[in-house]
Amino acid sequence: MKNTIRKERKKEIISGMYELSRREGLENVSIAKIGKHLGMPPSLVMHYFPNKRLLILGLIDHILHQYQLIYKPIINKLENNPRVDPESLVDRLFSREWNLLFDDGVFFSCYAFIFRDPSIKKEYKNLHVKLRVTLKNLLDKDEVLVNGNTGLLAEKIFVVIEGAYYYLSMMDEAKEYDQKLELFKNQVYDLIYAEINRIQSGKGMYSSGG
Amino acid sequence: MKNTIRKERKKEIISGMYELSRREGLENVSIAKIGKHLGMPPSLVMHYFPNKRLLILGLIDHILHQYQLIYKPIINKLENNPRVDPESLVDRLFSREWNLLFDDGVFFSCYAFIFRDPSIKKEYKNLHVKLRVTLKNLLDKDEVLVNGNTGLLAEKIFVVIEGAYYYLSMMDEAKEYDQKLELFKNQVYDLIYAEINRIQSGKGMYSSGG
DNA sequence: TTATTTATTGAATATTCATTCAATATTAAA
DNA sequence: TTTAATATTGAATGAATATTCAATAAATAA
Repeated sequence: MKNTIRKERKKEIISGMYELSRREGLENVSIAKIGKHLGMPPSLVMHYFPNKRLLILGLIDHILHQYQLIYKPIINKLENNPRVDPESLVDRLFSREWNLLFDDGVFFSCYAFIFRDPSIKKEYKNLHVKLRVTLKNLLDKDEVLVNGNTGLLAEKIFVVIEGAYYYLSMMDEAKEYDQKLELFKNQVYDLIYAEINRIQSGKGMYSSGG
Repeated sequence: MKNTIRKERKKEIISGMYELSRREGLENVSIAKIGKHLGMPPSLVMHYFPNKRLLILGLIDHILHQYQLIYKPIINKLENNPRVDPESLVDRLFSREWNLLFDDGVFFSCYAFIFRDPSIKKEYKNLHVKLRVTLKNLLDKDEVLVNGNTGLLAEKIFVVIEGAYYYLSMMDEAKEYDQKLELFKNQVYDLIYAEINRIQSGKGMYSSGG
């Protein structure tokens, strides 16, 4: 199959580009460097990605796919449980074991493109919406939570996760990192318990909007 | 004063660089382009910023300064009030009128540098910590909240603001944007009311850690 | 005023950039 | 096997890149 070669080469090129971006930063990656890294002439790189924009779009697809994979094992494990334990859910959502698999620098370099490229913006948005839907479905497996507004709860949880992801990236000291991480975990616990509370008492005691 | 010329020129160069980054993206800005944009030879640009790294560091200083200015009017207004009204506080923290003054694309392009440059990481962190301290001081002006853990509360509020900032940047439709914005505002209200509640009832009903 | 420092210019550097092209090798279809 | 399509190579392109340098102009200090 001629198509197999094509697909594999494209994958190889994007992977190489990703590795280079990780090491030297996306802004320092060139077609020539990618070729050199993979032992192929730059003209072959351009045979599969006729211009640099397509190369970047390919990288973003790759990044977003990887980003999604981060949550895959978390989701799989939780899906097999008949009931969702809030603690283990939050633990898993915040477990950043993926750090080894995923480079935040490349991710945010690509993220910056959303502000000047509408199609990239849409791609990013779709992924983030998708993750929220997945979380909502997980929450709906809980016999109590299913009676509440799990869509809203998922939004609230993710905004904390993403804000934490952003802020924690600035931490150097492990101690401080862990301390803040704990704090944000508690913040998510509170969201879940508040929703459970709201459901069980029929009406919320806070201004929990909906 | 010889120093005035130097300072003004440096400022002019960074401003020009910022304008270009806004229009074409940071990755497409070069020393030659900056010079052309400002009507000066590239050698003059390099006279003040002997290499490109210094130019980028200058830009980041500028960005972070601007970022801080966003909160300046908000803080000023609130500081003059003897008491902090939670609603107007949250309204102001989420008011993104600054969008005209500040370019998110450049901000995140620069943010991506924290993952490969420790000194940039530190700069970013200092700013974010500073903003939290400022918010804590504002919260401490409230006669009820001052008896609570305002430092913790400030952290929790900012993680929502920053997560919202990240997520809302992906929204295109005004309606959806407003809807989500409302949601995140409520989330912050709830944090404030929960803390007030916790203080007034002596002990929290949730697992509000501290 | 003279001497010295700084600001500014414009030309020049080697290097890297994305991209093109023609030639050849390999694979799949007829 | 012949034909057609694709994969791969290597050389070449001009434009853009960061940076250097020597010369001049302007401002400051003596």
